[in-house]
Amino acid sequence: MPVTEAPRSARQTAPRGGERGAETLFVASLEKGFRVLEAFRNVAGDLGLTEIAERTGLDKSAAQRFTNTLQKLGYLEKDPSSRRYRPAVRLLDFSYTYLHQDRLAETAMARLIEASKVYGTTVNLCELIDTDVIYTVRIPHEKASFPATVPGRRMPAYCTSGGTAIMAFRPAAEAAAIVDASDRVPMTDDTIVERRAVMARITEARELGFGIGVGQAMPNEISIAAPVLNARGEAIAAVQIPVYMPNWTPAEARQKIAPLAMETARSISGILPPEAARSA
Amino acid sequence: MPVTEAPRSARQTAPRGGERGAETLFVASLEKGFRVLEAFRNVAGDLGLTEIAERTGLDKSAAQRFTNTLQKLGYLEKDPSSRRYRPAVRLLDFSYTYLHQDRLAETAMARLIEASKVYGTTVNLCELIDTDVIYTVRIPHEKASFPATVPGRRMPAYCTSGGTAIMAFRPAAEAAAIVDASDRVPMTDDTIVERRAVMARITEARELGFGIGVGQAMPNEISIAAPVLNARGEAIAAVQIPVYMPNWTPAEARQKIAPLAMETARSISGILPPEAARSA
DNA sequence: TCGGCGGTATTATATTGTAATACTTCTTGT
DNA sequence: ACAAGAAGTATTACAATATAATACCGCCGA
Repeated sequence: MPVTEAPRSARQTAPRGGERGAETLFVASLEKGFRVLEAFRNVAGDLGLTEIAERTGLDKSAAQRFTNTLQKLGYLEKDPSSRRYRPAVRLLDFSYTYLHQDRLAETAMARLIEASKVYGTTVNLCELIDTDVIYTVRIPHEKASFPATVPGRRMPAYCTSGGTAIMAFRPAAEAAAIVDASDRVPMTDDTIVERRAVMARITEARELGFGIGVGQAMPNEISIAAPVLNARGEAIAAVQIPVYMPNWTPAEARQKIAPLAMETARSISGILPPEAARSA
Repeated sequence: MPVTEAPRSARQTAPRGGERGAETLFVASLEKGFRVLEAFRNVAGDLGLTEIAERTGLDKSAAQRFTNTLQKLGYLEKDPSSRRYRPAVRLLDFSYTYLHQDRLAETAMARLIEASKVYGTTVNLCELIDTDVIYTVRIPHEKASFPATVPGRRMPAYCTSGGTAIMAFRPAAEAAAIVDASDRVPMTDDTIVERRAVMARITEARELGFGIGVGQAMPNEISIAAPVLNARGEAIAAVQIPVYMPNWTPAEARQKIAPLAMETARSISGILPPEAARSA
């Protein structure tokens, strides 16, 4: 995402603010700083200054300034010999900042751990963000691919059981909007991307009470997820449990894993307030 | 830490830069934005604008601008009725940004999972940051206090087995410096804070090959940690395993948990490059 | 040895962030 | 129920700060 070409407003030295409401309350520098951090999200190795500039759409000077600031603040680390940058441990502070105050994660934690012991499986909690699900709490048991074990990992909602389960228990219009807004590039050979088919999976999840995907996000993976509901009956998260073929068959998973996911999700549900703030 | 009173350089309209090197390359606005985020780190509930201003040392206007920007970017959530702010899920993106590129976490993950199965215990990986250890990878098995299960959690290095284990395998001067720089307020009734005693525990860890703390950071907790070493034999992290009394006794833990922690740590050691960049 | 690429440092300029202030909306105590 | 005050929101004039152009330096490969 090249981000909107900074409009760089027209009139010279003209006191802005008359135009529209509070545009003055937005600190553009802050956004640029975060753009630099985001540039590292889906990157294998370190990044040089030039690469950072390319990926963020900032010019070399800006990349220099923000990169330098981020390093001084301890969020980026600089290899003195290669002069390249990489994310620093300090970024994990934000993980704590979010999670320690999250009532959902707090109440879920014990239940998820219990659930993971039943069949010795991984158990995850995920929430919806834009068109993705983001895994917030992970209780890993088998090592799947490494990135798949990392908290904060995002996956497209439309092709994951977690996303399907959550969308199934949201207003239909919202679910449709998410699917439409999704960039539906197949993750595996079997990923279902066609709109009608995706919507059908959501409907199915609503009827079953859980979502299931076989090889949808990752080959050989059977993923099952059940929605966590608030007091109004709207999904605010999902308990997701992946198992792997050939150790498990889809039939076994439906029979054993689905009830476990649903029971776990149910035990977490309803404790939360009606609906967390939807920011403007 | 109230952060250094923004010096706000003297001379009016004086072109700065002549003074010293690259002060121009530091974007102060970015730091302020992060200050706002940091204000939420050790906070129970939501924060109002005024509270944010107080905690960050920014004035009301600044708090307004940064808070607003952060909300627009999706890192803060605003409760429309109370008008108070809270951290948003999106913060977990940084967790992924850091971890997915961390070779240490990657190689450790499988070993930690295995280790957690041996006695059905929690197993953590932690790294040193300033005077703290920060837990980077957590494989939870029993629910201890919730915050203690959250990745990104920090604890003072001087009174944790992880910190002790790491400092034991660092240059002595560095260890001493960390202990001296630590704000040694007791975490439990039994926390050892006296300099000589703390240093003795570090020496002991060097001799034993592992660090151990009984009720040091939390009552009833026995914490054992073994250092992960790089090719030079310097500690870069620790494998930490907590068990709880009365299920476990210190003697049992030394006999069973310590070898497990050491073996796990050893299996991860040496894979990493000599020393990750020490930023200037 | 040279060429060029990537990173670093410097500085004039005006755009952008700033902070003072007025306005509005909630909260609280009587 | 009302008033007083606290907390949040909006507006604007000002200049300090971020900007970006450019020059410099050092490294790598040819």
